Amino acid sequence: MYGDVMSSTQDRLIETTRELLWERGYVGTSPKAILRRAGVGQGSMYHHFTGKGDLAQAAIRRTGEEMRATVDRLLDAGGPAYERIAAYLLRERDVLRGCPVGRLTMDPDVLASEELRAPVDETIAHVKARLAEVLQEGVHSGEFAAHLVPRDLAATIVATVQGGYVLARASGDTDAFDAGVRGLLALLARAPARTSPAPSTD
Amino acid sequence: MYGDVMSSTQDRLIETTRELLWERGYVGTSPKAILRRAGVGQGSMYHHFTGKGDLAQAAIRRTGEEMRATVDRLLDAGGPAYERIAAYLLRERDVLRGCPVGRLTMDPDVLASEELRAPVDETIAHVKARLAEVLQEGVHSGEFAAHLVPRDLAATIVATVQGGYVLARASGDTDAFDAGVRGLLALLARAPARTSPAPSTD
DNA sequence: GTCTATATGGTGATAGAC
DNA sequence: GTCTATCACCATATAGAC
Repeated sequence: MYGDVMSSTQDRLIETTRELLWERGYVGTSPKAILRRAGVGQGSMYHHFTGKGDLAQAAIRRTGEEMRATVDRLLDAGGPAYERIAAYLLRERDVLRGCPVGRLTMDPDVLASEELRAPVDETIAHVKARLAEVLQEGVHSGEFAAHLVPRDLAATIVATVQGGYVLARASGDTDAFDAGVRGLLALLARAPARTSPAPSTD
Repeated sequence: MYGDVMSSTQDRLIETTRELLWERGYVGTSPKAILRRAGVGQGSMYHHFTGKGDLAQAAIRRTGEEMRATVDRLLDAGGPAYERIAAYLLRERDVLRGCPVGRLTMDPDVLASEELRAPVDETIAHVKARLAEVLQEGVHSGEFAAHLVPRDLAATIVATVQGGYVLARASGDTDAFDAGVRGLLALLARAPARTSPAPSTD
């Protein structure tokens, strides 16, 4: 996507910033901390980027791209809609570290900046939209009840994941996340159409 | 709870800190910002509290107490379990401001401090436990299917709320929160026992 | 491209006057 | 109890040498 135009120093700065944004958020991450961990001087940063915000934007964009790719890979797999949703919910996660994208929504300076918020918004919107597609397929095939609203349910699924991080981090125990996912999957498993599949309209 | 031992200056400091923690989190809130907004000098703060962490702890405790009281009030109301769960999910919220308790779980310095994390953990645990009680009553009365696990479902419900804040703040639109709640309520409405209520074991 | 100065203002706390 | 003065250090950025 960037071709070969990016220097390795530039790349190091972005990767280090991604780490620190994940660990400490935007407000909690100083340029000095980034430079120290990246082993790079101050001049390099201000050569490649206009400042902290610009560097953070590059980092957030890259994190968002990676997450969208991961979600697409999981949801593009074949099989029943329920299985693909379950694969999304049950995928391996560093639960106690939280979501590297979602956590940024709690950062006041991220929300105050259109440039920083946009990639966060786009990433979450993408995940919701892809889940809604899968759910729509499931409704259409009769796997899920016809009255369920895919867009609403997609929001519920993403929210359960994002909120699961909150529960796990509050208690310091990943099981709080897992419990939320189990509860949701139990509800989804009971949500099939109770009659035969809806007739195809293709 | 505090009797009359708290001075009005002390109280002002706590209230102002609660506001700022809600808006900007712990890392993003400086003593100076608190003092400026409270209209209080630095000496007062260090007279009543040992420092930023101590003041924040008092603020977080108070916010947690308030939230537990609100949840108890909603869940102690009579009526079917589903209605009480719905009341919790649909209660008025300042959605775009996020959850004053949950947001603290994304703050690295809060998680790093046992004193600061404890009231957050206790509050969220309380909400989960109370929801689990209501769900258990619903299962027992046959309102919900017997195979549903109240503790798991309680985690799902709290997670949907906490994650709903994330979705709403990412998009800048409260409807993302509402969509998640609608999706969850639709699933819960379809989760009754399919046979007659479980026989009472009282 | 990368480095080291340097600058301005904020952070979190202490000291001591009133 | 509350205030102001002061402190050492950090945050973010600019300037300019190499």
